[in-house]
Amino acid sequence: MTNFAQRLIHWYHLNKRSLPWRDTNDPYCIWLSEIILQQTRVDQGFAYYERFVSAWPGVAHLAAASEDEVLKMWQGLGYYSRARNLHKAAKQVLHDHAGSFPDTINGLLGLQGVGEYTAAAIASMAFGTKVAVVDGNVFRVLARLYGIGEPINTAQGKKVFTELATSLLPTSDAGTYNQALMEFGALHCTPRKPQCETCIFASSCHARRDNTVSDLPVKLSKKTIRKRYFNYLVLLHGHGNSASLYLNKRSEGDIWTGLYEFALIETAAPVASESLMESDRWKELTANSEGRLIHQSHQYKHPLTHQLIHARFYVVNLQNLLDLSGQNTLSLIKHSALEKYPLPRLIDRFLDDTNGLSDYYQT
DNA sequence: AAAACGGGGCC
DNA sequence: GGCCCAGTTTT
Repeated sequence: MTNFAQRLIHWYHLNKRSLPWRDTNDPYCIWLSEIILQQTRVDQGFAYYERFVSAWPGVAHLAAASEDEVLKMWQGLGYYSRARNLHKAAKQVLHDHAGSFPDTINGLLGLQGVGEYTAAAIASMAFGTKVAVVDGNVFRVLARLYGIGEPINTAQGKKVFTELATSLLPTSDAGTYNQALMEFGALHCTPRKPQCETCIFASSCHARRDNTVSDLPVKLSKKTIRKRYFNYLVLLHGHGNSASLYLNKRSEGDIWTGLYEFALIETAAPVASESLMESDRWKELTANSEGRLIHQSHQYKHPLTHQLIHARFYVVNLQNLLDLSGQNTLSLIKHSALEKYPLPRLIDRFLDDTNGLSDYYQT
């Protein structure tokens, strides 16, 4: 046994939490716990596990339940596809595997909701297969101990950490090693405020030596999609074939993405027509207009900023063309396209232009 | 490779 | 408001 695994398992026996799905070889219990604990803390999933086992002590019981019953039991846990997959997998075990869980990685991977991690977990903990699990805890602990800056959410990163975890595997009792490594990450080498002072690996931890504990593991930040709600006012004037848009300038620091990205009014959430029309700004602008107000909504993803733009157009007839362009930060935009295309082509044209205005884009 | 899928805890 | 949690599936 490697020195690392030996010391880790020693720590585990001293510090592990007593959990009902531990110290059992029953693949049903282990599988159930693993599905429940996907992206879920033990504190949150514990009660659900107990209720599931109580209601359905074995895979055959679970398979015999209805999907609605399973979903009901899952209520409040989140990621509800897990519940549907759980139920489907139970039926797979019953019908495709004669009621016994498959005991190979590939067999387990064939079950709905069982991916790389869960297959390795069940294989090692229920069947003693020598295979390493790689979950969020493993990424974190190994990244810190070995000072690995490889991003964990890339194919290359997963490969690096899987190979390292595999190389540290003891010759026997991989299941205990896997649980020990995860428990160490969950209790000691935590995401925030890890207990480095009392760590059994303090003297050899690269991150501690390099003062990079809080920087590891590295995770490529995913593009967060900001949703924005732009409300445009389209003013028709003359005798119906020309139109103008009144727009506000963007505030300083806002991403400037082109002429059409200026909304008349931006709101934090979708607003009902009524409440928008009751705003002071709205009344001010539409004071001399008449005609029925109509609106049309569109949604598009900005190609460069990845913002999700919800655009809503309000159209009113304007009796007398107001010169509002000098007021406050308001601008009157008269684009050739707007004069050229009467409604409803106007709005379609507007959106075509919006998505094709790459020449204007800056960041 | 990236996005979608949830609810809860923590800073 | 962002990040994280015993990830998997779909696009």
